[in-house]
Amino acid sequence: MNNIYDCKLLLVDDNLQLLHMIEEILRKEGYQHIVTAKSCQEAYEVFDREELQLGILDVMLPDGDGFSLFRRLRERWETPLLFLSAKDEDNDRLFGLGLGADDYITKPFLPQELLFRIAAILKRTYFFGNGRAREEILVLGERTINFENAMVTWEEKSTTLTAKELLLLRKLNSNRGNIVTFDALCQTAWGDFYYGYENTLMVHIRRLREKIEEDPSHPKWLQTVRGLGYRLNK
Amino acid sequence: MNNIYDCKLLLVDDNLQLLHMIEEILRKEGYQHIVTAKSCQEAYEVFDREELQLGILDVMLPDGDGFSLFRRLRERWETPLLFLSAKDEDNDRLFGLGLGADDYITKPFLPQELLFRIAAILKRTYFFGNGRAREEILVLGERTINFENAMVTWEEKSTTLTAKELLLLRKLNSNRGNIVTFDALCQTAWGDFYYGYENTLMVHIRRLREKIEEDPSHPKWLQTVRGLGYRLNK
DNA sequence: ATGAACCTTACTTTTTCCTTAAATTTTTTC
DNA sequence: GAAAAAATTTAAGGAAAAAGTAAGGTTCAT
Repeated sequence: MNNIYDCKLLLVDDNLQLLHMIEEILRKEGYQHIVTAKSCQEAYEVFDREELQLGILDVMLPDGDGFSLFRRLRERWETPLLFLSAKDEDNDRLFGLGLGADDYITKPFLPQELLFRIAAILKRTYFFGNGRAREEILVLGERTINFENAMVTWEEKSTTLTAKELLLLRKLNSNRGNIVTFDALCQTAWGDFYYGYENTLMVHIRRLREKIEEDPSHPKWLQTVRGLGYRLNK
Repeated sequence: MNNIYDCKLLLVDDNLQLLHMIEEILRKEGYQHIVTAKSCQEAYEVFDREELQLGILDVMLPDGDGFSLFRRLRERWETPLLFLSAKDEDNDRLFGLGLGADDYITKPFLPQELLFRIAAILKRTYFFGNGRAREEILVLGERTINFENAMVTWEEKSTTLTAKELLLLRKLNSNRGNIVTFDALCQTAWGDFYYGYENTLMVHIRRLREKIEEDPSHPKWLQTVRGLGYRLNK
């Protein structure tokens, strides 16, 4: 599975018209695998048979309510489940969420909101790491800079950036492709009173180049723009 | 982390009254680690400093809106984020969810619903099996550290880690490969008022090295990254 | 050819971290 | 409940890395 649209969704509702409407909404959005069921029993069998990534349960069903279906399903699977209900009463919503539903959407709903909420759950369940920091990695040709651990790696070798070097490179990277003025760089490194650090900046840039460039004296990535500042090329 | 109440939550809101109300609700429910921030800037700094499991962002903030804060945070972290807003207009809700928020709750809200929705997200993110292998054993070359009983074993020999050593190693391990700042380490070891423990930290690190490294003075695993912090290498 | 902008290197200072030992607190044992 | 052991904290001198300084060199535009 490469993206949320590869997920297989189950739609449980006995209102055929609504069923088709939602199916259409999902299909238009790009979901490729949509299964439907019209009763609790059918829904349970589908779960048993197929490997689903998310279930959307109507609360009103011919052979029982969505809540009891929810409980039966959760006994065996941890698949995300969300409720769809015509009743917007607080008690029902609380009951549904209290059971452990991933969301509770009331009819009438905005199609877009349904899509966003489904996407949020799918991303959270199947595509995000566990809320940890994103890996911040910068690739400059042969070399790789990891902002998380300040390491520069190339051909098995590696060095680490110092605090100031990391700071400056971060700043440059956050404006990659654009010029960052001397003043801006000095400011990020030494705060508001940076007068007199111009030369120090140059030294740091030199050291950075020695770590990230193949030929520090003829930089390919961290280039100087005369009279203006430095630029980290794309 | 054994249950959702171990999760550390961040609450961002400039309305002090509301802030305290929500904090109270969360505390009463059993959440033990609640951090608050009153501005975007503050929120960002907290994220940088602490390891949070969920963020609740008010849409209206003194130094920017919750939406732009959301974007800044998501650039670096995948932590679940949900919006809290006074406006229940469809457009705002869609905008917030469209950004990728995990939920969007409008004021006034039912305290219980807020709790359920937070619980749903936390469970989904941290406690349901998304192939999240709970690592309780750490292997560093020849040595093996068992977090369950704090024992370090190698070549028939073994020692035990002290409480503080275990705590620090846990923290380092949960960010293995990345730098953990002094502040972050001190915070996990001594809580919010850790001023003055910097040197103590170093001593503990030394002791840890003596137990987990072959040559404590030339550490292979627990390395220091000058000016930034320590890193447990992969 | 000249001056301004920037580079480069070697050197000095500062900061950060290490390390050891002793003191204090906490926990365990008898 | 006192003594012993273990763990934690404090303190201080020392080492090493990073940051900063300075001075001569290079490049570029006019």
